[in-house]
Amino acid sequence: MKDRILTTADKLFYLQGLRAVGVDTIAAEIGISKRTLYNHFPSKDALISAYLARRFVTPRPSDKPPAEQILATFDSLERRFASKDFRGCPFVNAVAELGSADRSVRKIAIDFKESRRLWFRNLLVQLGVKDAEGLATQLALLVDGSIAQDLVRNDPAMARAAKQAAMVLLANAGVKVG
Amino acid sequence: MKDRILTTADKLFYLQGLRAVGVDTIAAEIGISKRTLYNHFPSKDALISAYLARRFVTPRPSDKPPAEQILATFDSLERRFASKDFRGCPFVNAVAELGSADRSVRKIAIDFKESRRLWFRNLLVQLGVKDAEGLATQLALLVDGSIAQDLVRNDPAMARAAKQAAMVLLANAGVKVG
DNA sequence: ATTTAGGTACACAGACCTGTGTAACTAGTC
DNA sequence: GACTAGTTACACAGGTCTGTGTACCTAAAT
Repeated sequence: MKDRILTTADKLFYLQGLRAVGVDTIAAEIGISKRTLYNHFPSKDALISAYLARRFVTPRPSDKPPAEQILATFDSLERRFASKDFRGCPFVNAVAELGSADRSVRKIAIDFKESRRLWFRNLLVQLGVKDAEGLATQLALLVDGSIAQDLVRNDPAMARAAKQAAMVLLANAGVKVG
Repeated sequence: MKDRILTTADKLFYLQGLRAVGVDTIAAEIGISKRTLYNHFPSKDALISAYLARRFVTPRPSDKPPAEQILATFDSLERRFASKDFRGCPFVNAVAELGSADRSVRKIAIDFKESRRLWFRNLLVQLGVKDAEGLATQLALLVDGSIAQDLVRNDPAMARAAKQAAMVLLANAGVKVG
């Protein structure tokens, strides 16, 4: 049940926004009573936090070459952009909507961004890149930039542009790219 | 009067979000009656549109060297990030909050992003860059990426990272950078 | 068969929201 | 002094929202 609630909340929160979706709407969509929802989550805020926590997924380890993994990130982004259900980064959207006042939401957003940056950094270290820290940040910038651009323009080409830029940055750091 | 309303609406909408701020709050902040506000703007939606339209500013022409102008963009970003009143890109935030359902908001957001991309492109053309279109898109990605990252992390260093990346991309396109 | 855990239906409080209606007030202008 | 344009105070309609209270129901486990 808890899972059904979260699944539906995810769909509605992500597609329509946190404030735009009421708990009534979520309950009605599942076909349960609002009371049941409140029996599983003490408040809407708690539901929002759980929604974001569930969105915090880390890429599973891969044994493909690091450079390939990095570039594949942008291919995966392009596929997600092509879906009509893509509506930007849920963490960025949540911070944009709730403001930095909401401490717990902001914390999870920061953690997520940092975890992705570290994922990049580890791969870059494996590649022997000198300034892995700095380059990881720059790659993260490209990811978030293409997401923001696609959110407003709805243009998957943004992911390709980011990938091109990433290839230049990698090559400049001495990484051989396909 | 209209201007005082817009100034206050700007401050509140931008800092707290579109849905988080009611017309009552705006009127109270100025010290006017809600009726007066509605005498100047037929609806809250109209006020939101006017707020965004007022945020649509284009950089004034400069006779500094194009490469300098491009890089100065990132310095200016860094200064804005350092302000505690910076809360991301108002257009991206509006789209994130209102969803793509709101056509007029989305249009102005697209127009703004495109105008900045074209500003980059023109400078790149002046520099004789071959793929000015593509590089302009990539620079725009860096700008929006650093804005999104700063929104959640509150770290002006994101602007510096974007500038570093921009310098690499420019150099790679044959532009001499300081 | 009784207990127990959970779900349902439904009303409701209390807050907030947008937008309107109305009558009175205050300036400045003819 | 009379007229006009803009403003104010304030109530209100009608809607939405979060969260709670309560009594009933259902089904599984003991």
